[in-house]
Amino acid sequence: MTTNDQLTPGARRILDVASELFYRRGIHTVGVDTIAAESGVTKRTLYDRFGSKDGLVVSYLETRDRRWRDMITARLDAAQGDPLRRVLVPFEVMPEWLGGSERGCSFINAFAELPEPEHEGRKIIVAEKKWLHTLFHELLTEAGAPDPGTLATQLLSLHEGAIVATAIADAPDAAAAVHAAADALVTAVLGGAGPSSATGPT
Amino acid sequence: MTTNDQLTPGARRILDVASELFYRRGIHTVGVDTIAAESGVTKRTLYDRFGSKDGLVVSYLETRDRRWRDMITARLDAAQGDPLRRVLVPFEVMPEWLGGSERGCSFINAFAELPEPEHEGRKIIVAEKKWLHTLFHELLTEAGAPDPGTLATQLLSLHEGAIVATAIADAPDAAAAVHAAADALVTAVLGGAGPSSATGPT
DNA sequence: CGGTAGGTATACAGATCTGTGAAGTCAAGG
DNA sequence: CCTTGACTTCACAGATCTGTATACCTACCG
Repeated sequence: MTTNDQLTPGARRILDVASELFYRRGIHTVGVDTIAAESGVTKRTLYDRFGSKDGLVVSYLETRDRRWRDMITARLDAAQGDPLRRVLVPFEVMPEWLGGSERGCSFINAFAELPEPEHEGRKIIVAEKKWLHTLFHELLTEAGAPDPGTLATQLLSLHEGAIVATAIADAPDAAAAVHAAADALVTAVLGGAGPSSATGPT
Repeated sequence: MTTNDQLTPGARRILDVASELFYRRGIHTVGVDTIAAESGVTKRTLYDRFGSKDGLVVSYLETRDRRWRDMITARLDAAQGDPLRRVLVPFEVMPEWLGGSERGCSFINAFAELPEPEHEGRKIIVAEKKWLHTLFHELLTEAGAPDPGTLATQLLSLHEGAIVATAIADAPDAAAAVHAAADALVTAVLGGAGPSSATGPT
């Protein structure tokens, strides 16, 4: 595991610049010379801190993964006790997370650029999507949904698809639309009521 | 417009090999030398036929777009008269279209690799997604759905998301799951009955 | 005061990549 | 017969990309 905390000032700037450039212009089209220059840093420093371009790519994906999970878990904690809203948290934060970026999901994009199965970055990408899938599954199970596996896959697909639709098909309403669809699917199964475990609904 | 019909034998092989390699290993990671060698053709021939690597990329996307639309329209014609099934055609063909590939959607992947807005290939990608969006919209309008715009975006998101979920989150049930979800969403609105144009609904 | 961490400056190796130039082969067709 | 189209051979230009080597600077810290 790479820590990514307590980076030196130079490394911090490198990672920030690289994250921006990798996301906006793609990993392969951005060279280390560009990153170093844009960070006001020597290429030597970049290699001293991150070892290689791949190392920097991995750090890029790790920090984005961390930010994503932190955001979701924070919102989940804030929605304690309401299983229906908790399942929909990833849909609620979508507009904020996307922020009108036009470049879609950094993980999906990086997946397209890293076809080698052994690549460390790929494992982070796969883990990120599986994490969301598992999260849906767990929340649905807690809420007492009948077929949490299928519903989790449906929610994951809605979520990822909305990001794609927003970026490529130029559908700015996608986030709101899939939020409504997810709500409809979940409500149809949970009956629009509360949890089935301990506390009574209504 | 490039024709892509009546290619010379060499060009045909080049395009076939390039399509396979671009899809499986990404556009940037595959060089023209590799494509030429794998096609049993000289680099000179490649440039004589396609002008540039970008030209080859555009041909790659064009043919895939063409195949995709042809497949869908053929199935649509075969399902005449049943609006509910017609709307779900893109979901029915998904397993067949994906064919257990593990690399997701060629258009989404290419979108990640072509960040320049002026790039000709990007326009093909955007047009492909918008085409599906519009198709959903039209079919839903024909079927008399109340809010075809929102529902079309939801269906598009489900569709794209399932491809992503299959490839990245390793969810082989995604195609079937989103098919069911799309069915549920459409049925909830169309009441599971026939067209509303001539014959009045319930 | 001396070592170490973080960084600068610069030059360069070595590989790879797109694209071109020039000349030649070979078969089909008018 | 001779032109044209499809393709080969092969060398090479020119750019770019990752990564390294060498030497130096400077602030902080024990």
